[in-house]
Amino acid sequence: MSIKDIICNAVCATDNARVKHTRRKEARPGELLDAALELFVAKGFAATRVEEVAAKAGVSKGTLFLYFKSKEELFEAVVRENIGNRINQGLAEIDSFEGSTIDMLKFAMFAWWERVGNTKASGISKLVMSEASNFPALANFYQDTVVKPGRQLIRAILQRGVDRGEFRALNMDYAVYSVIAPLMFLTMWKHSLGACSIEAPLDPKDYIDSQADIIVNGILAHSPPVSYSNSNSNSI
Amino acid sequence: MSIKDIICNAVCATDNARVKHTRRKEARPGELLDAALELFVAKGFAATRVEEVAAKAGVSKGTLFLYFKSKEELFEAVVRENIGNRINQGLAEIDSFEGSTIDMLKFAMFAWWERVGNTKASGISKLVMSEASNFPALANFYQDTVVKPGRQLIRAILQRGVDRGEFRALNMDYAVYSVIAPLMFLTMWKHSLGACSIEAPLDPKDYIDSQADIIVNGILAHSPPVSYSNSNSNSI
DNA sequence: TACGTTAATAACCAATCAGTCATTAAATTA
DNA sequence: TAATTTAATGACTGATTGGTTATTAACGTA
Repeated sequence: MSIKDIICNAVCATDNARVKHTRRKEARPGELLDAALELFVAKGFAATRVEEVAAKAGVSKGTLFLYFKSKEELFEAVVRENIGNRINQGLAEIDSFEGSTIDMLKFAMFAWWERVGNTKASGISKLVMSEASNFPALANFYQDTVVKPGRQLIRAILQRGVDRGEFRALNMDYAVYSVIAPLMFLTMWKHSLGACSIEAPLDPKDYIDSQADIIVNGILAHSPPVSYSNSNSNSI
Repeated sequence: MSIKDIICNAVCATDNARVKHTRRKEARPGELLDAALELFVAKGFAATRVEEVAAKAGVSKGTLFLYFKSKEELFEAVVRENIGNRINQGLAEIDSFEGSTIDMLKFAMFAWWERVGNTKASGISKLVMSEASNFPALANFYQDTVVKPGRQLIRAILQRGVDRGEFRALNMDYAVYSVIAPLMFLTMWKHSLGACSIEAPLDPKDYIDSQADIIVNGILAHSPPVSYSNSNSNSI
């Protein structure tokens, strides 16, 4: 399949035979960013052609450069546009949360799915991880605005559980990843192998439910102390 | 920095000013595969130039095409070469394992780190996930030879624990990911954000230790039954 | 309706890069 | 040492692509 075909497909796939030369200054940047997000996530930065992005957004290549002065700037805009501020929002919510920390943790995980994992922005994680070494500055920006606050949010929840005696003592620096890793894995999966697999896809709700259940039981206060195994006992 | 500089750096970074025109027919393919693995993992398929790969391996571009007939074939060879057969090896080991399933699970996780996560082959996961939609055939090959057997291995371990009464009843289709997700996340992290981050890196041993500890406690037989929360009790 | 502004286009350009091939020279053999 | 073989090279090419610009035409206004 040639590049011409690809672009033609993109054009055809785009909506309802839009008339050429329509002037829609306000809508263009957003449409270009949406098209770019989808293509960058699916194919990677280097492998997606700016002409494809333009075609998918229903404009010519020249128009794209009217709104973004280079492909790199488009990439940065895509990331910055889709990062949002959902984590700080989450941090605000935990102060006012009433119920048990178990419920809180589960709520946070499902809320993440609804607000991030299940949105088009979810591809950003895969995108940034894939391109991190090609865009170190952007990777650091992502670290500062998403990773660190995210870890902080999870840590705050776990700490609340420990403080209230619901959870056992934990090495917070690592325990946070028991929550983060399964969620990140889910998005990575969804945007890579999961997208081109024939087998039954992961059901996100069931997946999160299972993960949350095991994590919660793994950190409850009544669980045995940390250095549990290493013995060779079969005497459970 | 121009492409010339990049290639020069690669050349300089390569070992000890090797003499040109040395004939080493047997060693070339392996050296090219190693160079390609490293560059593909770090920069992605489309962004790495075959000339860089050749330079890193200490040969000219023409030589590379003497051993691999296209860039795509080189990519496929890189993946196939580094997939290995460690999982089937693991499956054989579990039959002869003596101790508790807790020990077994922890052993499997640490063994994975020693045999895969901590080797150069660990980048393959990131590579395949990043490029899956550009190489669907290879993605399916990876699914069949790595993902499925890997899941099977974890499932067999968990099932052993359930059968022996050590673990509680689990939805196996999802529980396996409590083991897989943290390990996959660790490799992804190591090869992306973790590689260009200033902050203290994750210590793999401590990380796996923490994950294993929480998982094991989360699935022990004495843990409370599955539908535990959803109540609004603070009465833990 | 005529005019001016500017969003949008498409032809164009220069640079890049995967892949080729004629040439070079290291090893092997006679 | 001379001849033969073939691993290795590097200059070259055609196609691709990021980015530019002269031209076109949609829209607002008088």
